[in-house]
Amino acid sequence: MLQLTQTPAAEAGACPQACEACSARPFSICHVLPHPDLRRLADGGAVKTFAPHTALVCEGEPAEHVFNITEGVVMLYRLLTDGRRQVLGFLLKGDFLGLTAGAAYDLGVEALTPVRVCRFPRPAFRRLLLETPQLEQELLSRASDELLAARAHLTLLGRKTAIERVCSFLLHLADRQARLGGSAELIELPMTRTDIADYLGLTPETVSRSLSMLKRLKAVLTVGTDAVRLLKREMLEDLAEAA
Amino acid sequence: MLQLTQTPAAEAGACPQACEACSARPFSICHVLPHPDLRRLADGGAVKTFAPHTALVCEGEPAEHVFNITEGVVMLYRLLTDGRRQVLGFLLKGDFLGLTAGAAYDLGVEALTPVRVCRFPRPAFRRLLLETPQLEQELLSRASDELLAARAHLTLLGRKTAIERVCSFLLHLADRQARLGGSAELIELPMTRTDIADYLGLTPETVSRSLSMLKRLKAVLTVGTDAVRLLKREMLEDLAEAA
DNA sequence: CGAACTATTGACTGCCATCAATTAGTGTGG
DNA sequence: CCACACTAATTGATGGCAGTCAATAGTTCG
Repeated sequence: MLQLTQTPAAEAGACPQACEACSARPFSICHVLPHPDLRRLADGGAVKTFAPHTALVCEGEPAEHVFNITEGVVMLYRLLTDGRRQVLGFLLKGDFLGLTAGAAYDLGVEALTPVRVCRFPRPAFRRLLLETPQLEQELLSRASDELLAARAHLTLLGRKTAIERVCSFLLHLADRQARLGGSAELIELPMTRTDIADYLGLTPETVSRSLSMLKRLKAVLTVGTDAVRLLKREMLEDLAEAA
Repeated sequence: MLQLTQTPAAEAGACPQACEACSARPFSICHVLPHPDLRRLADGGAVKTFAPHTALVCEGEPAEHVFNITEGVVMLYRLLTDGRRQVLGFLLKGDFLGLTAGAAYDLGVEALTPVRVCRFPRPAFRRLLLETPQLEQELLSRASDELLAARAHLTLLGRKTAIERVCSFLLHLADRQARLGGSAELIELPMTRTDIADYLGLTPETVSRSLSMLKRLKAVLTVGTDAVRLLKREMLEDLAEAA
């Protein structure tokens, strides 16, 4: 059904020499690894690329790999039987993907932009994990962060209004992009309105109406359809109502 | 404001000899520890009890302890500035509480029933964690599970209808109680309708109406106000619409 | 330049929230 | 033990925010 795009040249073992120069390294789990362990990790892995709208993994598939995003944006989602979709989050450069309790992926993962990842077979990663306490600590710390983010998202979905959700979303995205060295005012939106709606528990129409309202308030300015310029951060923060 | 109840007899060090007989042990993180490490853990900790409606920790307080629930039910929640509340989850016997990214608790925790916990100072727990890989693995595994549960909850809040939310909630609770050795049909509800509503992103009225509808369908039978007898599990599963 | 898709805007509907009244359950003191 | 007060739960009436349905505008790409 969904095809996996990959550069044939980027097969196993391409990572070690490139790791030092990797732009995602400072934001990735591998930054905790000293050189020998880094080499071991790299040897087990492979660089893969995915075109936009292709699946990194499908819900229900056996969980054979873990991923480190080194470039691009991916979307995590879950489907209900009747087709309703909940988008669980977006991963950016440096984010890790692979914590899963069971043997099968419990979510779908799709590339929104051209994506580059370091991909590792789960058994090899598991072995390295057992022998590398720093890596395990880093993972535990990231799991903590993810849990924190999930709780903020739960609060958003359970208790916030449409406009509050959209403002929270824009600010959250702005902060993450700024932390990666991007602009804190020009927010890139590589996802569609439908993706945003499924992330915020709304419809695309309501997302669009909320953005239009923010434009009317001169709080933001849309730049094409896939970027937003933040004009009045404070107004957004007020409209987002608390963390 | 909120008082902490504790048995004076149950101060530090009460745990080690009692650990072997602890009814929560098989469900707790400590079940992975061999005896010497168990003793070390126990020595650093203290048994505490909390009366219903008292706070184990308050949002914003410095995060000084981690907890293991050995008896009772506690509720996790987050508050918005204007008083809206999102209940994040309920912890039962054997559940661990303490994964937090920052220096302050990012959530409030309240006892719903008489609660007994093993409480450990965070620094001591952290030290033990660094020296006990099994414990760290167990925590990572639990963090994975929590993340999985959080994602299911996100899907519920973002995409399910009122009746679907209530059915999902009842089934989830039934399964957890059954796993702890309780009845799979008689579901205890130690929380109020308002607590349930704040967990499900609804109002107490809507929760009540949904339960009434399930009674009309003869899918459940309320037993007093704080228990529900499950009559037709399959009907609930259909109404809950997928996982 | 036209086809196909996505986003926006508008009109209307419906589910759940809100407001309100009644009932049930719980604890207390006479 | 029961009457009273208080709180929580249920049920009913109404309203509003966001969803649905529909039409238009804007983008992308062959």
